[in-house]
Formats: sequence, structure tokens, C-alpha cells
Amino acid sequence: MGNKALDKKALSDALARRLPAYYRHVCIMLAEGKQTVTSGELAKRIGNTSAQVRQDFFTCGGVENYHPETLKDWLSGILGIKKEHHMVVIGAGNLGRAIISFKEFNMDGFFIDAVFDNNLMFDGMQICGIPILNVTSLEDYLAANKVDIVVITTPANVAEEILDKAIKGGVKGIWNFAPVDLRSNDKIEVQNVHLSDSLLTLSFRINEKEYWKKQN
Amino acid sequence: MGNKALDKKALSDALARRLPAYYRHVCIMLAEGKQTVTSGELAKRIGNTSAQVRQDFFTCGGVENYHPETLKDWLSGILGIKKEHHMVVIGAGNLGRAIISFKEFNMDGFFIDAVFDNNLMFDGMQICGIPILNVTSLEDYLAANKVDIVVITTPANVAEEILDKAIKGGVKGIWNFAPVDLRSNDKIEVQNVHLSDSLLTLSFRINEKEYWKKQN
DNA sequence: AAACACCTGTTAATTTGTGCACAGCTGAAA
DNA sequence: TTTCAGCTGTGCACAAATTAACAGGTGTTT
Repeated sequence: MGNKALDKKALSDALARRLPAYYRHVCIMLAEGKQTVTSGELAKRIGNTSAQVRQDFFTCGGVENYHPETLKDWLSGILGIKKEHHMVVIGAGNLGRAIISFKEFNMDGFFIDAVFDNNLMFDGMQICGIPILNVTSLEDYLAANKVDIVVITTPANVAEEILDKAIKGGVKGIWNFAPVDLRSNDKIEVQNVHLSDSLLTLSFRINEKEYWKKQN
Repeated sequence: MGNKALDKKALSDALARRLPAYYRHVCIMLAEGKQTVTSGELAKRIGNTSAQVRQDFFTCGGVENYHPETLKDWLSGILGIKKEHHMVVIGAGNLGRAIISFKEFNMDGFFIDAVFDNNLMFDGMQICGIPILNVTSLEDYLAANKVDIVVITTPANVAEEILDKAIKGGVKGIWNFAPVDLRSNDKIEVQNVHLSDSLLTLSFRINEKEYWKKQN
């Protein structure tokens, strides 16, 4: 098809972060009943230029047309959400529970099948209808069930160990909320979230102007 | 001081995202009792090159020396966490509660003073000792109390409105978890988190290799 | 005290990402 | 049917970010 951009192995992080935003806004426009989407309109909603949008779509191989359904379908394919993803959550703390109760991403085919915790107190209980299992049974569970993504909401010190088990269990991705930087490799993709980092980034931005002023 | 890098108004987003990671790892090394930190060691932990670390520190004006205390102190100044930040959370749902119960960032001087919700059922209740107030009283509260950061964990449709009230109330920053892209301006800094976007980015990375293969 | 290993600050080179420009297409209006 | 407005796909130029290079510093070993 003569698109040289596709020869590259992996798309840039910046683009990988914009894609979900495109998808989200296309879904909104679809829900709004818009008959057509333009690169300019999408750009305005997301806060960048129309050239960027076109360039991004081009880099991803190009879309047939800009009807919201077509776009949504095309982006779904790229984002890998045309099939279901089965997930388990490790850690039944507040964050774990918040994620489990997030119904939002069920729409995109993400399902949480089980929760694991090391606290025996939870044994046999459920959260939103999802059973809480003991974390010692994680390996067996991964061997017996198809799990695509493991969500880590444990303290930092056990995250690495969960990662190892996930790799052994053939899991494809880790969504990590523990404050450690787990690394992707050829066996597994990792997305580190780091809520406190993003709070610090905000604080940095608030502080920034004053700070440079004070420096001279 | 002849550092040309400092003349720039705002530091890049990429750097703004690395700074908290530097801070986090310096704190860890300090806790580990390390006597000295090197750009190479920091780089390895974070997963980038030592040249990058040195360049970043240079861009930020340069640090006196690489003792963990000095570095931590210097980074604290840049990140704006040498003073306390007072926050309120809007939305007492699962995510709001998870953030409130996060003790982690208290250490860095972030304190949550109140929670607001539109559900009258919550009136007079508390979460982790923090009072839940009715969201109709938000404006009065902001007028009467010093609030630096507003955390939005509401549904998308009211986020914009909260942003307006926060600006009117003189708040400096918004930490937004609602799935809308709130925009920063000269009055207020915004950090959008978008948990589902990060899950989609993960899914994209998992899917990526196969997808490009299928394309030809 | 010389030789070495190792590290930083800073400039320079390279790579990567973004915005621009414009040809060509499409549908509407005249 | 011609003109026009508006949009996309795409190559290219420019800007920004990352990496490399290296001079100068410090502490250690011989």
C-alpha cells in the first residue's frame, strides 16, 4: 500500500497516548449523533492541530472515511478492543475496589473476573459480585484461566513478584498502580500509572513560574 | 548564571513527567541509606540514559551535588512540595474514596480537607475522618478556605462546571479524573488523568505487533 | 605523583515529532 | 458545467527532544 510510516516497528508513546483520546471523542460524537467527523473538529476537541490528527491517522495506516462509525471501528481495531479482554485485580484495597467498580470500561470489552488479596479476612467474600481469592492461588488461577491483563494495586514491594507470576502465567499486559516502574519486555507489556507522580506533575506546573522567577 | 535553558518559559511535558520519578527514586535511595547517587544509577532505575538525567537536571538549573539529601531537597523545591497543599475532592464515589484513603501523598504535604458530593444521603457523614459536604456549598467553601487543588472524581458532565467554580474560587490546580479533557489556562493548571485511556494504551501496545502484521 | 576510573556540566550532533503547504477530491451553489 | 469552499493524504521543513562527545574535576590505586 506504499505507506512508509507502517514499516516502523512501534509507534511513538506520544501517539499511543493520543489514540485513546481520539477514540473517546469519536465515541462522544457518535453519541451526539454527528453524521461526520473532520480532522479539524477532532483536533479542536482534543486540543491539538488538524495536521496532527491527519498525520496520526496516516501513520496508523489511514482510515477509509471519516464517518463516526467507520472511525470508531477502525480505532477499535488499532486499540485491540474488538475482542474481549479478561483481567484480574491484585489487591482488594481502596484502589482495587475503585477499579473493580468502574463500569466504564466494560463497554470496551474489558472484564474483571477475579480479585486476589493476601488478607485471609477477605476469603470467600465478593466485591461487586467478583470473588476475592487468596493471592497464593494466583499461579494456579493463571494456569487454568485465560487472563489477558493483570491489574496491580498492591504495595510496591510485591509488585515485581506479581509481574513474574503474570509472565509465567502467559499474561499479555500489566496495568500497574504500585509506585514502582515495572519494565515492559518482549513477553509482556506494562503500563505504569503512578497516581502520585501525576499529582506531583500538577504541583510542579503550579509552582513552575514562581520558581524560575525566584532563581535569578 | 548563564544557563540558557532557564530562559524558556515552560519545561516540556516529557520532562515534567520525569521529575516526579526522579524524586520518587531519590527518596527510595535515601531510605536505602545510599550515601551518593549518580546520574547513571538514577537512569538505570528509571529506565533511561544517564545523559538524559544530566540534561534534565541541567535544564532545571543544575543541582549543587548528588547527595541524596541535596537532590531530594532540590527536587522538592522544583516540584513545589516544600509547602503544604490543601485539597478538596469532588465526588464521594469509589474513586473519590480511594484517593482520600491514599495516605501516600500526605508525606509530600498534600492534605485533603473536605469532600463534596451531590448525593444528600452522604450529608453529615465522613470518609476517613474527612467531612462530606453538599456540593452546593462548594463556592462558599472555596471563598472561606484556602484550597490549592481541586480533585474532580465526578461524572464527565459536571466536570466543566466544577472547573469554573474552582477558577472563581482562586484554586491553582485541578487534578481531573473525569473523562473529559479540561484545559489549562493562565488562571489554573489542569492535570487530566483518564484511567481508561491508559488501559486502552496498554491494549494498543498488546495488540500492536499483530495488528501491523495483519495489515499487509 | 602519575595513571586510572569514574563522574559531571555543557555544547554539539542526531534523531524524532510536529506543523505547514499544497495537490487532488467531493459536494454544493451558481 | 464551472466555480468555489472545505477537506484529506502526503512529502517536506522546521522545531524539539534525546543522545553523544568531551573537557575538566575528584578520589583511588600503584
